[in-house]
Amino acid sequence: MGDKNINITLPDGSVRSYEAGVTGLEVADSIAKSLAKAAVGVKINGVLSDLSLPIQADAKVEIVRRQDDAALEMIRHDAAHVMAEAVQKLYPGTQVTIGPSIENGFYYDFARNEPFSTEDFPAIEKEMRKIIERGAPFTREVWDRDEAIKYFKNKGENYKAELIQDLPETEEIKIYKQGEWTDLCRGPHMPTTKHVGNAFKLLKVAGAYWRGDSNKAMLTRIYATAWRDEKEMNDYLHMLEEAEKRDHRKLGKEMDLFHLQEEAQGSVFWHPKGYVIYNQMENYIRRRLNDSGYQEVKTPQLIDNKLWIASGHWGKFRENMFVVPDEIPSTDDEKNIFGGKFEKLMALKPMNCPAHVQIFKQGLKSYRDLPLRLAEFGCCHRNEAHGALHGLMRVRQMTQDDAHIFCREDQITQEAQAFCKLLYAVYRDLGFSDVKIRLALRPENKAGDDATWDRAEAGLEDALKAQGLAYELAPGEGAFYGPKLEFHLKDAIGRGWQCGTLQLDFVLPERLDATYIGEDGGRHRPVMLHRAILGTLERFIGIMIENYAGKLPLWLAPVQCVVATITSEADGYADEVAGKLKALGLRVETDKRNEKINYKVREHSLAKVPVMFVVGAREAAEQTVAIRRLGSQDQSVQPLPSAAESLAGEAKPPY
RNA sequence: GCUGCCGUAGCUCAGUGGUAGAGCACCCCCUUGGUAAGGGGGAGGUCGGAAGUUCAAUCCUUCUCGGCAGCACCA
Repeated sequence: MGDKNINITLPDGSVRSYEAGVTGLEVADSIAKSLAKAAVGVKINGVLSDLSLPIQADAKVEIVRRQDDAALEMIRHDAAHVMAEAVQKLYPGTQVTIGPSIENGFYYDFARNEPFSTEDFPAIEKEMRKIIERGAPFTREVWDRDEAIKYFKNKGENYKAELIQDLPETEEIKIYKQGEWTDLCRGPHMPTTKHVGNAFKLLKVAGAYWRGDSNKAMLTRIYATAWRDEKEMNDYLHMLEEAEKRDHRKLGKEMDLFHLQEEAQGSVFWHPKGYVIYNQMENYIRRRLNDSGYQEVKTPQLIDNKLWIASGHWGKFRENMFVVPDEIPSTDDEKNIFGGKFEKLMALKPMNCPAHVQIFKQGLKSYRDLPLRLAEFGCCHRNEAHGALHGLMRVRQMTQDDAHIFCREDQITQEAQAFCKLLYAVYRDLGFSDVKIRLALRPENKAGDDATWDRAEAGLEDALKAQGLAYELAPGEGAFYGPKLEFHLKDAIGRGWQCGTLQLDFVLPERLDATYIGEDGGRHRPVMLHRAILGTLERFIGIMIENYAGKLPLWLAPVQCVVATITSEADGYADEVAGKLKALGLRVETDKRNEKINYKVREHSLAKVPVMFVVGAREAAEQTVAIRRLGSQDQSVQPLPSAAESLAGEAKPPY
């Protein structure tokens, strides 16, 4: 190298000429010494790389300084290496495996007979600080594959050796060293360990399968967070605390909304207050669906496995189903409860679709009947793994805001479009404006021919384009029966949740033999669209609780107003006020306890009651109420009739 | 399901190889107080369950059930 010149385009658009083989550091140095000093990496044509990597061809080059966003990934990845070195120093015999940077931090998976505990963290962090302080440079080498395998095997690093073995033949075996410590790594790294800085913290230990495969060994994973400076890290740690405060399981208990208990693992006991929210949500969606051309149905819980065999669920979904023999259980304690022949099996429905097809199939359907939109607040049971259960977010008995649209292929785009519109309107009403869409395309293992898939994918994509909705493609992630749209919403503290979905299905109508009579008088196959907006009521309510930190909008609040007395003289008037509010359809409670108003205010504030009407002798005499809103110290005194009317107006659901 | 941690009063938690404690909540009494905890008293637990070690187990051991975190799976 050396005799050829290349053009480097900088972020400001300027183009400079360098000898081929120039490094990012040299480019930085040629721009400004200070830039070279601040540089930790370089983006070459958008790809983050080592500063020392020779650039051989024309490229767009962007120097990454430690304070740049792009440096976070390097800080975290380097910190992972530093942690691995520290762990191997402190706990000899521990094998290193992989340790990537992730959102907000990094982790490293170790193989060690004895697991780590959080009590090991201070020692590991201390050792990490030493390694960082030492500031050994990260150096990059390319090794011969067999030599590398031999090297790691000799060191007893069998997982690393396996990784190298499985790297594609075309891939270089890159080794990074930081002082004495050596690791197989794809890179890139910053110049020295010193650049990691001090803003890192080990957070938790957890098990993780080698290569994410539940049949393989369980490793110990250490999670940590790392940032450019302490302030950034503290902001993140505060966010974690905030998330913990908003935990719907905690709030659900505090607000007396629901509970779970071991006799019904994964199924919710809704308390009166929680069920108010549930019913409000369900009724809201019901009104939305009614006005959008859906017809509500209700289908059986227990269905013969014949239908599940026909639908394909028996084959593909059985391990997630609750199966029951259709047999009278024996009451004789000496005998088995069931005879053991299981000639006839039933299953609790895990999905509503096959049942909806049964309704579609009753009587002859004409093309004039399409699109036929059947909605159901379908109560489904899924036999979820115990370890997967999580409050309201992951349950075994769930109620979907489910519907199936039976239509012709040429109606897909318009139906998809109408659905997106409805979904956005609902999310907006419920307080979510940040929604991301993924279009999941055909997987390798799929039913139906390519021409059909072409039309199906185009149908969904056209619907998105027609509405100017941004989306991301997810190749290979579609269901075997058709492509789908996934809607991910972002909550108040930035976490994403997949809720809505729209799935095209060409397979089920075929398997269950659904047909309609077309204009030509012949039988045709309808296309089926599976769709949900909330996903499940349980989970969505969990998301709502966390999004609003329990302070639900007035129309959803279990108790919308508490009428609290200052002295017992106002008891009669408090009842009068509550009666008036109730008559206007509000959910009201009175608090006439022998307690001071401070105490009552505090208690109802903690219970997240949105509005309090405080009444004493004065209000009783003047027929007014002193209004106090959750989260505000202000009070305003208003005549009862106008206060009640305006609160009732405010409490109307958004639709 | 897998790995790790945890399981004491309704809730949040302390504690010890010699059969348990706080705060809040609950009940009673005093207090009628103007916007985030007025005072006093009382009741409440076979320390998740089973087995073992021990003179003695809530504490140590094993098993089991459940919870939590992560993994795998997923709405």
